[in-house]
Amino acid sequence: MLRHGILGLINNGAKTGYEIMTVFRDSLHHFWAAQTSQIYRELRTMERLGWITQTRVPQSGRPDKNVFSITPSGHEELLRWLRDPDMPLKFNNPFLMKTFFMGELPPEENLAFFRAFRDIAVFPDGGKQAALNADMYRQAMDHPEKAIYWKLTIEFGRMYEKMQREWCEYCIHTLEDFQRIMESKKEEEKES
Amino acid sequence: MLRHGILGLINNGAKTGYEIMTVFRDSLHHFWAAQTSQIYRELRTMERLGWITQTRVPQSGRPDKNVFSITPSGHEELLRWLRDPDMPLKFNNPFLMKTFFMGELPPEENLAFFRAFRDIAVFPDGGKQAALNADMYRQAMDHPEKAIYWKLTIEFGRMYEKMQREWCEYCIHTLEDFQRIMESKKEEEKES
DNA sequence: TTAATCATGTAACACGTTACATGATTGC
DNA sequence: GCAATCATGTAACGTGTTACATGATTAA
Repeated sequence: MLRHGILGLINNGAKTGYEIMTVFRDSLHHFWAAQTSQIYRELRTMERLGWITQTRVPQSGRPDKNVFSITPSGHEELLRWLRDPDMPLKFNNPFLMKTFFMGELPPEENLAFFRAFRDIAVFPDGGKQAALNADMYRQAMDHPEKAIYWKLTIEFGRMYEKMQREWCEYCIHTLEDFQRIMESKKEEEKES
Repeated sequence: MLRHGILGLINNGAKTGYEIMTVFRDSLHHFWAAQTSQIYRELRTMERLGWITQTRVPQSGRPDKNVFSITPSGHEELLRWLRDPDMPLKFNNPFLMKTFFMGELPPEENLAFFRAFRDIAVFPDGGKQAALNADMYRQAMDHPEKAIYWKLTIEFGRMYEKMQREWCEYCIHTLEDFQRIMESKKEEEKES
């Protein structure tokens, strides 16, 4: 998957490993994380597979650039992948894993947890501005037929964030109700 | 994370690797996938760490059971993990990765893709019934203070699924509009 | 009789994370 | 003078996936 993501970026114009890293960091961070170590490893593999070719560009006062370009066979592979209906839908969600076992802690502690989580934002501006770095933004201007899909992924991020906030509110209310019930039970015990 | 999930399950009662596998498959599948190969590996590690102990139970006509129980130090670790604010929030979403590069294909193909995705359901009953297997269900009866949190994770799954469907609808409308604009452009060109 | 369930795992590979290593240039 | 940016990566480890291997019992 990461492999094909990198291939897609190179398809939109030859790039160095460093440039690919910045696109992941600035424009795809809301649905995929990638470290340089992984990017350089995938680039090696893809070169071996013949999907991309490497051109060394000497620079003055800096290390040489390794610019990667897509090959015809790489472009074929990109289309094959896009058309492949096989789609892993699973996602391992560490937050839900914790939630599942929160019964071990008192509700007060868990309430604090949900309140903190509710206030976390992936899109600092509320998702109003496009989450694209300068280079991607320029590309979006030239290729609106591609940028449509980029906007769709940003919209997903925005909707996901909203849903997550709503879920947190729901959890907070559920736990507050639970606390109230427990308190009134205590009162009854006192009276009897 | 998987490690601590398994620890949490064993904390709710001693279990074999097989039983742990069934709980993941039947009750946690909407937020975490785990194969037996991984489960047995984690069990080894956790035994080495002293979080759990293993008891061999001979059976007639079947392989021996390896029943794992939590140790005091394992329970401490469970609480430490639950209280640890460090929370990886990232999720690598293969569906969004594909969406991002769909500009390479004609809108018709992508529309088919989104329509198929919209109709996929993780909760076959629409999420009305609790996604808990028999054993978990029994436990939920005895421990409502734990089951609250189990229900919260199921509610998340339900909300996520709804959001995903709504996003697909949004994508479908966006692409249909795009197609209409492209068609009227063609008409204009014909006329001039 | 065929599939599902109970019950154990291993081996190899693929993918992701963390930490380390180097070094000039540019802007505050 | 210091931090950030540009630019390259490696090593070790941790986690997840796929395929394989075995074999009795039970329900349709």
